[in-house]
Amino acid sequence: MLSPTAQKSRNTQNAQKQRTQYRIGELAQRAGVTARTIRYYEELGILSAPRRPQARHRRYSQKDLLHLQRVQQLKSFGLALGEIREIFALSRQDPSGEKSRLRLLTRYREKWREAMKRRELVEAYIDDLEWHIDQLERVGNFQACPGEECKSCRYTGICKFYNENHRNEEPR
Amino acid sequence: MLSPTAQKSRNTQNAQKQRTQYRIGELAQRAGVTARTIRYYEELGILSAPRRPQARHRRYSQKDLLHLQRVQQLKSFGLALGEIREIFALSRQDPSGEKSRLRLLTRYREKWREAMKRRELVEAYIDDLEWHIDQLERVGNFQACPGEECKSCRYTGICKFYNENHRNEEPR
DNA sequence: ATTTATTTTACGTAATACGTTAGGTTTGGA
DNA sequence: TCCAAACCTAACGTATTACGTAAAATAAAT
Repeated sequence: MLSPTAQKSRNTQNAQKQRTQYRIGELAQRAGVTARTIRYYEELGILSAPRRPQARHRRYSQKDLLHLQRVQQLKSFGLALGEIREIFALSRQDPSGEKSRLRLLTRYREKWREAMKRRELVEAYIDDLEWHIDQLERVGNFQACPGEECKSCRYTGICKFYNENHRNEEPR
Repeated sequence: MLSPTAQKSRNTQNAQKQRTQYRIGELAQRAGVTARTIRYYEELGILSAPRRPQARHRRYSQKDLLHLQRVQQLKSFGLALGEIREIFALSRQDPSGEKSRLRLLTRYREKWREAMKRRELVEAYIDDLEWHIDQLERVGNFQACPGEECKSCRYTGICKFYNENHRNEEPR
């Protein structure tokens, strides 16, 4: 959704130079970020700022928009901005793209391992939660938990201990 | 693993009063937390501080240790300290335990839903990552990504756009 | 007597990707 | 030429919770 001003500005420029040039606000709008974000990326060395000699304001091309979208794509895959910067730096350093490809592969594989770990953890967590929910639904008196029902508790550590020491004690 | 000091102290007290009393340091050690944590819980209203009239230092019973362990158990299930405090407050308010039981059930079910959501997200993420890893392993030239290989890309948005606009452009 | 433990108070920290001023300058259209 | 909107830099703020850490004094144990 373009503001009337931005729309007008773009049309005028298209007519003038037949070359799409964005100011930071419009670039931000098109990419779905804020101007602050773009300046921040520039500060980090992720995006360059092509300045026109006579202009003091940043001008961006279609290509810049694509690079920004590429950043967002990489971000959506869980890469931190520092890692993205690293990838781009390797691209500049090695124009064949091989270095950045390999680094990105490494990163993706790291993320994959981490994600697999997270999945395992969340699955174990879900199992535990389901067991405890089931217990809580069954138990008649929560103060008795741990209590008689907990003799079959899989968490023998604390429950068993509690049960042995606190049977028939007054609730605190 | 108890320090010799703590061990000796405990023995002495056992001999003296035949009743287990912990000072904050020993309680912390037994629960696997720091003294700071215990004072913090007291500050939040999660643990009470039974002060002896003549003593200026906190003394804890076996029961306090169990309560602390109960806190850790609830924490391990993803309850925030504020939620734990709420559960304990309900226990005090309603000695039958029913209120706290129901509240805890509610919390657990919330956590369950959130965890299910997280599992879905992480699984989708893993799928995407695997697809991209596969692509990156196949592609010969990373600069060409997006490129010819991407005609079958499931991410038609950015890749297609990039491909159409940047074929045969010089790398930046 | 000496050392170790504990006390209260209060600020610090993590960790990253921006948000939000403040005070001034540039741009583009009329 | 003039004005309003957009842009500029610099720099501090922020969200989040569960503590960490330091200081300076007091209490307890040996």
